Amino acid sequence: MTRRFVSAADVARRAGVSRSAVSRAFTPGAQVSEAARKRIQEAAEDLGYRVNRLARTLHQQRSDLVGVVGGNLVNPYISAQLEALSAGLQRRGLQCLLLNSGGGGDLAALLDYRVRSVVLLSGAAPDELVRLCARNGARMVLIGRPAPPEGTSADLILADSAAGGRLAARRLIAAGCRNVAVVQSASRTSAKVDRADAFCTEMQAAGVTFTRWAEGPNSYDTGCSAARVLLAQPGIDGIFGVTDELALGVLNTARSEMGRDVPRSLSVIGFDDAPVSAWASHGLTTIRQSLSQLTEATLDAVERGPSSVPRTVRLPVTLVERCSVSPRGAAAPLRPEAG
Amino acid sequence: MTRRFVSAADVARRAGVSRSAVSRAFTPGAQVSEAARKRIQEAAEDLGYRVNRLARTLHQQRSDLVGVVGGNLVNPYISAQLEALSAGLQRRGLQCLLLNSGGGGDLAALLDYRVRSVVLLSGAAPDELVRLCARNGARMVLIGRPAPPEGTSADLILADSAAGGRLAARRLIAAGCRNVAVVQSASRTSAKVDRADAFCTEMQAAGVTFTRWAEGPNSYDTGCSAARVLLAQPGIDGIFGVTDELALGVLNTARSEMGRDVPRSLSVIGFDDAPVSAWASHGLTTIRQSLSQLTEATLDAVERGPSSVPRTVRLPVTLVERCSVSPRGAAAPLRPEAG
DNA sequence: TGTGGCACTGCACAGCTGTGCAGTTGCCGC
DNA sequence: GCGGCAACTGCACAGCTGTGCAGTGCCACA
Repeated sequence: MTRRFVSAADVARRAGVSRSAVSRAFTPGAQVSEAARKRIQEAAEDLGYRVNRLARTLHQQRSDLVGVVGGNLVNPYISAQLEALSAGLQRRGLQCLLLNSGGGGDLAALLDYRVRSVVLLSGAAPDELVRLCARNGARMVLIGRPAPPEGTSADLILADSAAGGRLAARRLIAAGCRNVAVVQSASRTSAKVDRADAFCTEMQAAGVTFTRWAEGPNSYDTGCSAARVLLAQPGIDGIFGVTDELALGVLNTARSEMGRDVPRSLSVIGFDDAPVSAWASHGLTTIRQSLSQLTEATLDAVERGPSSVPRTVRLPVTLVERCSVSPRGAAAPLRPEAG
Repeated sequence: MTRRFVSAADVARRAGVSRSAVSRAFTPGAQVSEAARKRIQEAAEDLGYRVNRLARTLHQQRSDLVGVVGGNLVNPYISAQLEALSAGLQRRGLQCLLLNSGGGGDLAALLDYRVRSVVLLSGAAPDELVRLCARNGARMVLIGRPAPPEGTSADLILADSAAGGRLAARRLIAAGCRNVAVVQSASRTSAKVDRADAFCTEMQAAGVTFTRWAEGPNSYDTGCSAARVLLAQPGIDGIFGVTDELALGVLNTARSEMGRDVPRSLSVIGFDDAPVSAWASHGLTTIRQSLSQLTEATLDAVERGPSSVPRTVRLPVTLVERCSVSPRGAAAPLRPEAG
């Protein structure tokens, strides 16, 4: 015995008015007599009526639904982003239609619900989705991803990855590291690649030996595997994980499995400043991209909507000192450049 | 210049058929000639058409939207739940409308979208929401929460909290603890209260001294504060955090701030088995509620839908041994009961 | 009393889809 | 050639809302 949803017609019958009056009673600024409005609201309260946003959207051609795509929701930084974003959206009267890109579902399914924009927190933007959004006039908001291939318009929100990579490199150099590694995952997300590239460029300029590790998914376990291999033979004295999750895997494995004393015999630095990184058990020195700035920029983009001209926002990053990197100038100075 | 969404009429025009034919081409099992179907699908592909699920839902009185309410998405166990649930939903062709209960928004807003059911991952079920769901024939699925007050129907999915609390108690007793504490938050969620209650009952029966801590939100920081206070004077040799997040706060603070050697001079045990708890940096012994069983039961409830008779599922819990509790029988035996 | 203005109300349509029903077309058998 | 049948196809309506437009009743004013 499935009960149907209460409709405006039900309320109208009960309040003894026309259905239009009910609609007007729930539309701010519409013309209804005070008496009618009161009667209608009582009837609605009794019946448990709520305006059908599906029908309203259908009529108004303007949706309050925002599609949010995020894979790997367990990743501490992604989940922090989702927490802030979803709260911000509903504070503005928007709803968050979540799609887990790791679930194997079809991203384009979001468009079936006429979302006003699609926010991509992780994963690459498939060409198909980009095309569909363009066709249907839905705006895409890409966070930390490269611009879509064609001349398609999208709002871009980027942390300054290159600057972050350089910051990490300079910090390790200041710590006296002479043989470093950068750990990224096999995923070629442009933000992560940019971080690693800038790091390596800086290291090269300073004449420091470096190696790159790029295998497996972006996860804690990948960081663990990397540490096992990289630290098997001696030599490496500094590691940059392009993600806090990777860096934490490295850090913990180095300490508990590989017997390294961090930061005395090994410096580790991350990127993101996820909440867990601040826990006393880790104390990870890392590059912070401000979550609140990121969220604010995203919300702005969503609120401006599909009819506005798309913008690109580049957010600054900062170094957060904790205790996984040797103090500046504490170790032996760099070997002078050969030649 | 906002572009409108492509409608079935657009496709019909382009393919030279009626709008009904388009609808049928996208309805499995409907009657269309192969030639027409092909032409329609090509036109749809060209235009980037996708069926409007809002209108379809309006017509069919049957929604594919599932409301998911979760506060504190940063909590590692909650985010793991959300990850599994969202993936499972879309594998079944359902969509996940996320509402962050910490965002201050109106939970009832979910009903505006005619969700078929509302899943509550955290927070209490407000009476208002319960009433509205009942009125509108939407099913509620409560995870680890007490049954709603009135005779309202809801699917209940519960881990066996009491059994878990007893398990934790017996493990600490076996470790030789004589003076223990249970750390919960100020939130009186029934699941958490049940865990603590069962723990205390078991301790009382065994004649072990215990204290209860119940302040602040359910967070890592609350665990830290509790540890600072509880461990300030000597005596306590075992702590049960009713949530892994709390237990991890306790564990880390005990080790790094209070100079305790866990598990030698202090045993810590948690509840949930969140992913971070397994990290080498923590090695938290904990009570596991199987995430996959929980998710499976939730998905079943959602899929059965509002017209089925509601069920209550109680899931078993197990002890996961890691290294935050002394080995069994390792310490001094329990002081014999006085009298 | 007649008239204009005002506040309110209801009708009817648009927005997009799914589907029952009736109509059309083509084909086959006699 | 003609009836019958099957396969399609299109019309029209339902599902729920918001809103332009016309209509109603009332009051004030000349």
